[in-house]
Amino acid sequence: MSTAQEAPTSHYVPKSQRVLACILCQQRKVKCDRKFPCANCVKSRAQCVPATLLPRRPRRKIPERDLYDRLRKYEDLLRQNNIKFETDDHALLEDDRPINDEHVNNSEEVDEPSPATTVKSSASTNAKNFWHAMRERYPGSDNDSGTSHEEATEATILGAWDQLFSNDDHLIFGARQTTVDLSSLHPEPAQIFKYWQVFLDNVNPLFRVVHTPTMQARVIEAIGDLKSMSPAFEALMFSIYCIAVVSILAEDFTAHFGAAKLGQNELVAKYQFGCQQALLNCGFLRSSDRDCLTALFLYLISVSMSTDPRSLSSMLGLAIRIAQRMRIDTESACAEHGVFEGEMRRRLWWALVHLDTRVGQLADYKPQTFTPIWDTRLPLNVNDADLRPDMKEPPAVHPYPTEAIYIVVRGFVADFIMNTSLHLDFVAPRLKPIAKASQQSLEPGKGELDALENMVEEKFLRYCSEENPLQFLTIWETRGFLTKVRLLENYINPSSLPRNEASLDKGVLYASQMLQIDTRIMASPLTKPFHWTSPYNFPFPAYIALANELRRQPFRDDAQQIWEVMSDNCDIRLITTFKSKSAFFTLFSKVIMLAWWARQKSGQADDMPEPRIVSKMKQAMEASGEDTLPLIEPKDGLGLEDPMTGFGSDQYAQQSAPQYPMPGQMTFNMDMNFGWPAVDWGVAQSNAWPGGQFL
DNA sequence: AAAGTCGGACTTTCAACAGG
DNA sequence: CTGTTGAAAGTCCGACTTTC
Repeated sequence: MSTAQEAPTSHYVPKSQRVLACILCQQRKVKCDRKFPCANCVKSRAQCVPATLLPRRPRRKIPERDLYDRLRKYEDLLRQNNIKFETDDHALLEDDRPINDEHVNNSEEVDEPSPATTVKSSASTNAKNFWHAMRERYPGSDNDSGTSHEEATEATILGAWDQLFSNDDHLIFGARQTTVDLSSLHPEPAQIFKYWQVFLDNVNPLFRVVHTPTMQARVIEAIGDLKSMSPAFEALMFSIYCIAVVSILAEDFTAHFGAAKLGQNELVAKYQFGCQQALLNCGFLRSSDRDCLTALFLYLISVSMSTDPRSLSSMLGLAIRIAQRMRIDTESACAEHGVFEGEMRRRLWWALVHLDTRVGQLADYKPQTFTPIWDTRLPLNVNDADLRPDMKEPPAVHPYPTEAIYIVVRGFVADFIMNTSLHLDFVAPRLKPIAKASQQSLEPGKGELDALENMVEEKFLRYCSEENPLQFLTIWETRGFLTKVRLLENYINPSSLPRNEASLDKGVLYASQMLQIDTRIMASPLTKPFHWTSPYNFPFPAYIALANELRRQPFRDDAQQIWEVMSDNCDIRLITTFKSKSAFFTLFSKVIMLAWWARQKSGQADDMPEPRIVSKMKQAMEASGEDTLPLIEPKDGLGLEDPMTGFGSDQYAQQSAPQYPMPGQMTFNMDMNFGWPAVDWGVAQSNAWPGGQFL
């Protein structure tokens, strides 16, 4: 055994710092020199993946009663065969089983968490179960114990469905292609480790729907025999390949995978096809397997960047419905599955809610998932190493940031927003009575946001380190999100009426802050692993707010600063967000060009150099053959007065800005003729509160 | 012949327990 | 608290198979 060295991986730091043989050496059962990369991996040009220590299972205890039963059985066998033996009759002949010995007979089941000890179901919040109700209505209808009878009845019915509807999986992904040998679609073992590592680096920190230590063990086991993994696990593996490839930035792809036979897009398509087939294999529409739903979730994220948000939202509805059938939206149902499984279910539910909400915003749909009609509690602030499949007691929650800090803070913020009257006024006013009472006493809007901001800073962010990539992301994404909420609240909250210069200046302040925070996140090398999600977080509302203000007051004192802030952000965003000529880019560039055009056409002397963002827009538009002039030219001067201010009545604005029955009549003063279906300015278009826009 | 696979003996670790 | 126990986790030898 080698001496302890520093653990080489940052994902999962076990208590012990011992260094294990790398995964490939473990797999090959050969000596590993424990350098990373190790000699064997260097020799075979394989990706050297450090192994992580598996959480130790507690020793299996065979219940006393079971031991006695077995002993009796063997003694009987000895007697039957006339073999003499000595026995402590006193101990064995008496049936001295403890009165309260409720151990199950099957010793294999001893390690299973006992629902009775782990469930603290709240009667008031627990939805009734039909089978349970039947049992209560007609007691004594059988000799079986209550729960098992209900389960048996339920299982019988479900089994009957299985037989009645043998194959309905083609509903979504088409018919299962029986000619496809899925095992041939898996990557090479060394590549599988690579994808796994990429997944751990780029994806899992943001969702934590995969438990690293147990999954790693399963991955190693599966690689040994790709043909015999369970269908649900195979779907999960494929979804990990999908999302891993998607999460690698295009410019890094060659560095990761060399000159592969297939390009990145082809590779994604291959694994997405494999994932679809694997999902069909496990009957994902009717499955209640968490691996299966996790696979569907990761698959949907992997297609999200290349799918119309409306289609994606529909597919997510499917996933949400499956999750609801599995009752992972119900705390007591999660708790029934024990500490480990329950926690993983909570993480999955929250991940689904976040994605559904975000995609719903893009698709101009208000998902009901982002309302307090379910009660799955927040994920715990614990490391994966603290969670073990066999644990009976919940792990101690850390006061300091753990691997789960991102999902914990995101969940905390979402949970708060979901219960604010500001949010419920927009999405479901009738739910206000069931929202958390503690938040109802706060003043809608500002009071609520102040309280949230203070709590988040006090409870989480002040413990986070800017040196740690995930914690850095957590700090700034949370602050950025809260600034975004303030920006939008500033425009839509009726209480801030009448609009005046002060409120508009606040809008400019919030929008500038939002862009600066986004620039900070995007510019930091620490967040690079997570840049693949950046298109989702494009600070479009900030650009719109600033551009509108610059159109209204092209020569305001801080105009140059505002252009600078936008240019700084654009320097980074232009590369990371806009891949090519797209409808979104067209829209975005028009917004910016209109603002610049307003200044140019004013006739005032202007010594401010052309902002970088404008130069870049022009270059990009010229390169794609687009006209750099605004699409619609105002007839009489410029649309300087913004309808959301209530100042003046600009002909251009009145003609082009759509009328929405909004609090504060908030519309952004820009023409809406760019053909962009339902963009992230949800506020302007859909009367939606953007609380959930926090992927 | 070199490289890869894997049965299984062996070592290490550490939770659980016993005893002071 | 310390020492002991023993199950589980981890290691890797060496026989065997596959590949080039």
